Amino acid sequence: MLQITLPDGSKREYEGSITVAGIAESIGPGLAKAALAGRVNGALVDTSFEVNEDSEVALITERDTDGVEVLRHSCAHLMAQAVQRLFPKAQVTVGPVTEDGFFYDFAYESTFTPEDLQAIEKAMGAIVKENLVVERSVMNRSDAIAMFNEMGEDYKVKIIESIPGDEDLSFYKQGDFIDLCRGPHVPSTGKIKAFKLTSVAGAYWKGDSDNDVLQRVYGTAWGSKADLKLYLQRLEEAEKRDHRKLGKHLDLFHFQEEAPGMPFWHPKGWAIYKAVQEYMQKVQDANGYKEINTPQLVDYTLWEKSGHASKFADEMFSVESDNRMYAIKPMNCPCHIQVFNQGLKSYRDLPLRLAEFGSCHRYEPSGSMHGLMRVRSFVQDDGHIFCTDEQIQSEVADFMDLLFSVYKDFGFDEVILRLSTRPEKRVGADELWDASEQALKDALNATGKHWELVPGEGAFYGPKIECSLKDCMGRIQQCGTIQLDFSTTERLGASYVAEDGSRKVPVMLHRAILGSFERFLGILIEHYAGAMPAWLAPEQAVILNITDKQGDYCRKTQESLKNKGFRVSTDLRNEKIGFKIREHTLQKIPYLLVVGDKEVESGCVAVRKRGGEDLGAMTIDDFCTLLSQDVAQFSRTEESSE
RNA sequence: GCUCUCAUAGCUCAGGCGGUAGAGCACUCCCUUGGUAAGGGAGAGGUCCCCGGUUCAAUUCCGGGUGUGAGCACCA
Repeated sequence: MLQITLPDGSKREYEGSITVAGIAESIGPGLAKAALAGRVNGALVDTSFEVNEDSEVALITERDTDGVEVLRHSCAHLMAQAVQRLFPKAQVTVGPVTEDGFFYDFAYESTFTPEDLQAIEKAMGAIVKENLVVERSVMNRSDAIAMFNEMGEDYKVKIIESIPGDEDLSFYKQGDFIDLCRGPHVPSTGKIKAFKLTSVAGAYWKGDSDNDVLQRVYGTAWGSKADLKLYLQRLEEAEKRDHRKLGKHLDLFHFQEEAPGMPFWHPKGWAIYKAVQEYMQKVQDANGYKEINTPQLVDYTLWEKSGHASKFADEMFSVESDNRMYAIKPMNCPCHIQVFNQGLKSYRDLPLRLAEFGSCHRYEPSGSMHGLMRVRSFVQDDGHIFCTDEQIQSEVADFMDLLFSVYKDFGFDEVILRLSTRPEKRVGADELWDASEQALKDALNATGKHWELVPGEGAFYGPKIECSLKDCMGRIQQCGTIQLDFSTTERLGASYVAEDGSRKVPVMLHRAILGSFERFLGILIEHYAGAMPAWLAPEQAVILNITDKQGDYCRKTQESLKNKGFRVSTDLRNEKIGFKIREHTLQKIPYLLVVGDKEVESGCVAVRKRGGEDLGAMTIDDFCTLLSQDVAQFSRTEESSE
């Protein structure tokens, strides 16, 4: 007798062994049809898996996250089969699941065109209709290598050769297609109902740029057609929110060939930029930071001393003048140490928190640039905290608190924290790394929030915490960081007089909350779809006249609102009110103030909110109060305002 | 940097298998002074990304560059 425990705790008994599919069958025909895979004692298996001891079994369907992943993985196989039917010379390599779908890399003599993609998709549909059974089998290494050699699948042979040990390998076969795979897979191709191929691009074999370029075909697959449709709608929504598109439409910034990767900020974009910067200045001032400013062009020898030249020479812009080599600064820290080094510092001066909105340039690889998100010229909300070893933990903790509060003000409630530890190429003794990694761990634990460990991803001079936020599309955006640096201060000769009169080297914490303003603005634009909250909106209100008669009143109203510090413009063009409302609504202005004879007589403005809501007529003072309140609450949502 | 794609009016985009191009919106002027998402008319606007080659002739074909986009690689 075999006892199976289902997830709801109920138990079932079977004679001898039984497959997962068999268990599903015994529960009901609906489940038997829906079962894509099973989970036996925690391990994901095929429905053909035979259970021969007492076990906990769960049936996986398209409604489980795991089920969708199995579906996507099987869809990758489905695509590979379709490709080999259409292009017999194409060699298969690897085809994993991604966040929203899957891809498969092919080695092929030419590239796939969009028409090819359509043909592949069609062939996939045909294979789904054939409803081929997906069979698992096991083979030993040498047989497997012989088989793939015979098939001319060189990459598969390489993959098998790279798998250590002598263990048997599992294979999945559907019709004329067989692939090396850990599985599990759906029981038959007919289970895959909702998929779409999305794009094709080159990708390196094994992700190494020294290797061959393969053809990577991306696709997405879902448990149901409805889910697929939702996903495609999400893609469309993301496209609408693209900050490059909105930047043009809302006249915020532009790029041009003469300055690749370096934005030209227009008045409206710069107004947002300034609003963000002024906010950060206030916040940092209130939290013990001293703002400074340092040169953009610094003699190359400083970068040699700091250690940056040896590691990042290719990514630095340099200038020769007067027989001297200068680098355009790629970061502010060496300059901040120069400020620290002026005058003798005592332990009483620590922690010293220096902040700078310094313009930096980095020669980013051409292919990596992406609108405002990855640029060659940028400004960070950069800061360096010089402190003693004992102060590290509280400084990091204070920083984390500040970061959470800033993110909330911008409307981001969810923060993802990751600790990156020592990389292979690094400076500094292992004991220093031990201590500093521990200090960051302690600070992270003190936040009470969940965090992840990312081994080997730290900077060459120290470990770091990376802070990402989730935007309204659920995308994760890395912004803030705090990095421990126990080397650069020493290299650049920083020291302070300790309590006992000895000279000690301060620790430096590199930190930024927003990251670069450019990137952060890109994130904000997409998060708000260009409809900036009042405190950030480049134009907070536009005053619209009905006829020429109200022109003077409108100008006076604008003047008095500007005097109160609001960003207000007028639209006195000889156009109908409906036309003006439409235009400024499309420009996503938070408040439209309509002025006709009635408003002039009563000293009012008729207020219309961006969403179309009519707040009716109110006095200028009342509108000032309304706008002030709106501005004062930043972007905090109900639950995040304290 | 690598693979592929693309580059035409201020914007969004058509077009031409070689004979210097078109729409909508925006812009300018005129009419209209109209109360909450497009009033009407007229006009102006282009080195078809840059440099070479082929050709009687290149915006179109070919080569090279630059930039954009999707990925990959990179990201102090």
